[in-house]
Order: sequence, then C-alpha cells, then structure tokens
Amino acid sequence: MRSDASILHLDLDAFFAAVEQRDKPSLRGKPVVVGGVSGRGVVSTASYEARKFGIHSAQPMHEARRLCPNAAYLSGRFGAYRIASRQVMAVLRRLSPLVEPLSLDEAYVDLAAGGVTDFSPAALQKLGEDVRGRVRAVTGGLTASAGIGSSKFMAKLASEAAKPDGLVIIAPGTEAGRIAGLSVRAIPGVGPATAERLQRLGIHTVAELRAATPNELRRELGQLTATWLSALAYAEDDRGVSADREMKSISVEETFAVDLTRLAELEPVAARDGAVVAGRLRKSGAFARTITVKLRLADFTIHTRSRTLLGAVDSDETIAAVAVALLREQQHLLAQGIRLLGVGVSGFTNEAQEALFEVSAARRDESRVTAPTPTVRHAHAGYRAGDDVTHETLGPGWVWGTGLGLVTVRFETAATGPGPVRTFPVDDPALRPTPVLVPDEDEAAGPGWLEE
DNA sequence: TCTGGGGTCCTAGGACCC
DNA sequence: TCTGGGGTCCTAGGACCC
Repeated sequence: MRSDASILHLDLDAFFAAVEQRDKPSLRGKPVVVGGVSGRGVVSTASYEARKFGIHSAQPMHEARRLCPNAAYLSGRFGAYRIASRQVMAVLRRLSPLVEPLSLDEAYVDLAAGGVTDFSPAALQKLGEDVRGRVRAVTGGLTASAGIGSSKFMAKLASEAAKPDGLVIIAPGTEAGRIAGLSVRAIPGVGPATAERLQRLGIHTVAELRAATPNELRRELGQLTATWLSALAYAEDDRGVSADREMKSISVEETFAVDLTRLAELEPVAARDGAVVAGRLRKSGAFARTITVKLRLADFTIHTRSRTLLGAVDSDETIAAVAVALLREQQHLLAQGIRLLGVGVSGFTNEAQEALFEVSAARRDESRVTAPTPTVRHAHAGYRAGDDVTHETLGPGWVWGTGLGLVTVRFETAATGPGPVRTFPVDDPALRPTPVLVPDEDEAAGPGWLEE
C-alpha cells in the first residue's frame, strides 16, 4: 500500500459485446451475448442489456437462450478484440511504461513510474477522465471504467465500483474502512472454495476475517493463504505493477459435442492439438520441456498427465507424439467418456536441446498413430454468427444467421448505421469471409494527448 | 441440452542429491 | 542399518481469474 493513490486499474465494459455493438449498429441498445454458441458453450460476455435478463459470464448458453431467446448470440471475433485491446494498451503506455495487462480488456498502470507527481483528487480525476476519453476515442466508442488507489487491490476494487463507464478514486487512508463491510468474496483470490471454508469458521465479511485468530485461519487455509488473506483484510497490499511478465504455458483444449470413448477418435485430436500448440510455441520463439495432456471426463473430473523431456522442443512431430503417448497412458479413463481433451506445453527455454533418444522414442510412438487429421477447414459451411463477410457488390456485412445451406447477412459497419439484410446460398461465390488483419505491433495511440 | 477456453499460482508427495 | 535435514525437480491436482 502506497501513500499516494498511484495505481490505476482500467477495465473495458462488457468488452466483447461492446465491440460487437460498435461494429454492428443494428445491435446497439439490444441484448448481445458472445460465447460458445454450440450445445455445450457458455457465455463469455453479455451486454448490459442482456444482463437485465439475468444473463452473465460463465453461464451455460442454453440457459441464456432460455432467459432471453431474442438476444443476438455471437461466437466472437477475436481478431477484432485483439486490435481494440492493443489500441487501449497503447493509450495506457502513454501514461506510464509500467503497464501490466491482465487480459485483453484489463490492465494495471503504475502512475508514479510514469512521472505523475500530482496525486491530488482533482488531478487524479482529470487524469482518469482523460484516459477514459482517450480510450473511447481510439477504439471508436468503447467505454472503460477506471479505478485509482494506493494498491492493486484498491485500484481494482475502485474500477469495479465505477462500472459501467465511470471513475472511482479511493483516497489513501480510507482503504481499510471502505472494505470492512464487504463480503470476503470481494478479496481477489477468494473464490467459492475459500469462501466456503471461511464460512465454516463463521466468517462472511472482511471485518469478521480480521477478527479471526491466526491459528484458526492457518488450520483451515494453510500458512501462505492465511498470511496474504489477513494482510488483504487490512488492505495491506504491496504487489508491484510488472510490465513484462513472461508467458509460462501455452495450451489448446476443446470440449466435444458428445463425449468420446475411443482411442482411435482421440489420438488424432491429441496429435493435432499438439501440432497447434507447437505452432504457437514457434511463433513465440520459445522451446518447451514439459508437455501435458488434460482430460475432462463425463463426470467433470479432470485428469492430467505430463512429461518433462531432457531437452526443450518446438516441433509439431515431437509434441504431437508425446501428447499421443500421454493420452495412451490414460487409456483406462476413456470408457467413462471424454468430454474435453487438451494439450499444453510449459517449462520454456530460449533454445532447443532436443535429446535424441527421447525424440526417437517419441517418433516410434507416433509411427503407430494414424496421421494427424488436418485442421478442419470449412470451405463455405464455416460461417458463424457474427463473422465479418464481404459481398462482391454489396460490400461488408456480418453473418446474422446460417442454416439449411443458406447464410443471412446484414450489410452494415461501425460507420454506416443499421443496414439491410439479405440471404445467400452458403456457397455463393460472391460472398466470402473478410480477412482479419491483426497488427503485430501496438497500434499508435493517436496524437500525443498528454503533452498539451 | 447442465457447466468454455485461455491462463496463473499453490500444495503435497516422492525422487534424488548433498 | 534405525533414521537427519535441506534443497531442487517433477508430477498431479486444485483454486482462481477473465
């Protein structure tokens, strides 16, 4: 905890849904749900209009559809989200070099490291509103909530209180008093399991947490958790803002439409996922020593198996082969029904040290595998709700719906206002997906707006 | 047709080494 | 040969976050 309110937390409001409403004028002011639109999907983001119906993140999609059948259900355009995210992060980096992104739509900023020296309420108010305004400008209208406080905890708490489209500053000296009455769930890191344990001790609020004896906390939660939890209960939080946290793992996983039970069905998936992970690994320029295969069974239990190689690898063949071998080691679980399969890599190094005998062992394994099936590529049947498309003569639009060999498109963009709807055969050659261009480097944040 | 996908961090036990 | 202790690496599982 610092003596100044020098940490800012910025959070885009209903980010994915807001990007969709920005780019699809006919959806503005309407309930929009982004997530897995197929049978077993869940809600990723619901617009504020959709939240009024009781729809929220992580909710099963079928439940959301029941609550609000008339919402727009979109599968998401991550290219567009990534572009907007980079624009926002670039805005923040103009404030300070110490920007710690937590996800596409959230980041901490260390204002003191950015040379801010005036932490008076009036100055912070102006700074916060300037940032929010700049974010709105560079993203074409996305709103962000900002919180400013003397620690990460307080900055985050403040931005939550500011939602949506607001700014809250927590004045130094008021922190502990402000959180006393809150539920322990308000403390970052306290989830359902920890809250349940605390409840067994009769602890529901932060104030009650303070009153707990160190001994009983330690017994119930373990030494480490007890320690940081007690500190946060008094708003003591010294975590710094870190601009360059390195990636620790890369993984791919997929939930199947129906549970799978046969090795012959799962092996090609493990091999393909291994290759996908390897590709992302190479793109990042790293090599990995540990490969992990994750299975989620029909009963939702998760089983993982990992292997650490003597050397670091990055090739499709090696990672796919080890993934398949790890899958085979869990063969006894298959009969219970496999709901999800995932492949991940970790233990990164900067250079390859492929140990020869391991590779040959892996290749031997792989030789018994049916060739990895190429990534499924839908020529024309792949239109998903919300995707950007371009028609030869009608121009840019988005997929409103698809089925029965037809695709319905609404022709509108962020710049046009609500547009007309037309339906085409899915294989109409005049209609094609719009390529997504994600810039490699950060987008310019616009003209220097801090130097006035 | 209950419950995604991408991550991070922590715990606990065993192997192994000094 | 009746019993140490610390440190690191690896594995499996779990909690949590967006």
